Amino acid sequence: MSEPRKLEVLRAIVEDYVHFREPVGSKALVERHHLGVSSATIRNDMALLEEEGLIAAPHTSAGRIPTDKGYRLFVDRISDVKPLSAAERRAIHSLLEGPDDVEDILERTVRLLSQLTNQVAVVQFPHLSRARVRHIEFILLAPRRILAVLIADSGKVEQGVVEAGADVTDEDLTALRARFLGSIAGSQLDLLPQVLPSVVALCPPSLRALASLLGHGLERLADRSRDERMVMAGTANLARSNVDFALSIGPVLEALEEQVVMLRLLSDMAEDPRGVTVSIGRENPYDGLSEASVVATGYGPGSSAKIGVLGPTRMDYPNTMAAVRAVARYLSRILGG
Amino acid sequence: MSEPRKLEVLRAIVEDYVHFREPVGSKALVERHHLGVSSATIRNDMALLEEEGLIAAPHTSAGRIPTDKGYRLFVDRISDVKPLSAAERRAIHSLLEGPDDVEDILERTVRLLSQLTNQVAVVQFPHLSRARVRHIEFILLAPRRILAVLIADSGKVEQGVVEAGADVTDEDLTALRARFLGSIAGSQLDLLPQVLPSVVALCPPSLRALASLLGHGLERLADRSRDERMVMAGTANLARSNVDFALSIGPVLEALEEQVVMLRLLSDMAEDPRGVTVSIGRENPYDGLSEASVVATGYGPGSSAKIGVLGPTRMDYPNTMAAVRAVARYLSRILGG
DNA sequence: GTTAGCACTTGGGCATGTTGAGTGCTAAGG
DNA sequence: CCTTAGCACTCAACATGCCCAAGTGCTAAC
Repeated sequence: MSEPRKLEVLRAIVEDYVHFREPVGSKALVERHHLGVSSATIRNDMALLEEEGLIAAPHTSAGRIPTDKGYRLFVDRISDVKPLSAAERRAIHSLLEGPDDVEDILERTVRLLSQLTNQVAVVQFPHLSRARVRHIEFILLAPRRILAVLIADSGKVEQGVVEAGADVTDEDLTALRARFLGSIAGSQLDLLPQVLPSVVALCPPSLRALASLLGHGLERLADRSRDERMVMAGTANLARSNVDFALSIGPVLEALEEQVVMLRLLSDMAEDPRGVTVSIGRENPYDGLSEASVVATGYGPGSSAKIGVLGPTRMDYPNTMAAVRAVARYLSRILGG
Repeated sequence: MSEPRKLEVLRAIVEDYVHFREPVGSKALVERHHLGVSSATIRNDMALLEEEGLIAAPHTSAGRIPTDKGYRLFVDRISDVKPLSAAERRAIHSLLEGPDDVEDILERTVRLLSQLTNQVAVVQFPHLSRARVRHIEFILLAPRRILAVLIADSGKVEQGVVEAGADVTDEDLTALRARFLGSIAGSQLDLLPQVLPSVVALCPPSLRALASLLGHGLERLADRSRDERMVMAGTANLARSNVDFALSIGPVLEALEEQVVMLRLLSDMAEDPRGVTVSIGRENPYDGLSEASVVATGYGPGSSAKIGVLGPTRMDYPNTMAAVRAVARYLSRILGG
């Protein structure tokens, strides 16, 4: 009994199952891979693999399919991250041409990633903690409604409405804008909560209440841009996937719509030294994703924001991982990570 | 043979089919509705309805289901738009509390609408043609990259990057900002293309090239906000729907992802005097939606932007129409339509 | 114009039989 | 100790045949 061969068998099972989408048996295995032994031997190996919980048989006389644990071993120890094809490289380079603001870039990126992988792609907006304030703007929409706009040097724009307790004049706003801007222009966004109170304190009493409201408004904007938003593409790929997976699409779509869930999931995925992190089936904290896997990695400054792909547990991990990694790297380059 | 009863039968068929999701037969019909005649009579009526192409039988010995044409007649001539329940009214009022910027409001609105109808809800961003320029901002991201921000008095913020041909200084931008702002503040967005060239022409020659680039950038922003964006919610409801519809989910998801398709579809739906427009099954211009219906209506100033719901042909039209209409009205009120 | 009655069609459910893929085990061979 | 051939066994998938219930269309009577 050779340990290496056992792993080889597991690899073959995973690969064939991903490819043919049906349980794979010992005979088919020896035919399709040159393992140098007979099917009987494979059967013995398979029995052991099953004992260890790496593969399972849906019913007595069917082939085996990998378990979550099997995929995990496959991903961790067996698979190599395949290099991308030339065509794929070209797609990445060309589709990300034509720079525009962050939003545009991210949108094109997920679209690209979902096409490369034939799966759902998700990207988290970059954390702005390290970004600095470039500009703020207060705009009077109605006597008591103020639109606050915060522009970061990364090119990201956040906006939100602040309700004032009393009528406000344009002059007040202009004055406050100057005060705020003077003090916080160039500050890191995540330091705002420490800087803003002193600005408010220095305001003339008549403006202080308003200044405080606006200050909180700005904090909220800075905070919102931390990790609250995401973009996705390729939902239609879920339906194409496979029938049995298609039946369980509901929960997955729900998870995707609950951006909070996805954002938590992405954030919680520890950074893997090898570059991409994989979360398989029931490893996912969210129940609706128990038959799905997520392949993700960080990008941008400090790899703080995440980009990833979501698909059925039975996915082509090597290729998916390669695509995610390549796209993330390229994205980092564009955004000046 | 009474014409009114025939319509009554059609109504009953539509209602029962929507309710029980299976073909409805003559016997079940007389049991569930007090039509005052026997099943044999109903059968005669049904034969006629079938002749007219309003209903069809999936196979010889099954009940009948409405055709697209049947639904159409139902929607046009038979159904009343049901008033919303008190609970639904309350939901609308409460969920749209807490005003914020347009984006926030629309997001909460689609979410609400999708929950009310258990379907996919879609909303088109308001046209900004009538909106006016409140503010513009040019921000230097890199020596040759400028972020242009256009803020409309509706509270909408559009941003985009302009690439300059040569290095640009902050002073140039400040000067140009003042020039542009002086000339176009308060102008209607759709008049920008007429106003901007004269501003450019009045610039000193050294700035003219840059001014022209920025001018086009602003036009692009104004144009983009015309109708290019939409928000949706409730995709997960597609999966819940029904098995046979679930199988054809793929094309529908594709349509939803191709925002262009959806936007065209919404824009093309003529305004109906009764308040809501319905597009049923194959009436839809897009093939992937041949088993889906769209219920939509305009909202906001001039009812120019659209909000609607998308679901299987077999949907509860009266309730859906009521929900769409109510939400649209409320939305118009909030946005000051 | 309506209705009761009836013959007819047909998909769905069920019991039964058959097939083939795939397994586990055992005994023999390196 | 590992490998392998051989074989008995299991079981989903498919096919076949049968019956039933639902539903229809038609006809003749009211």
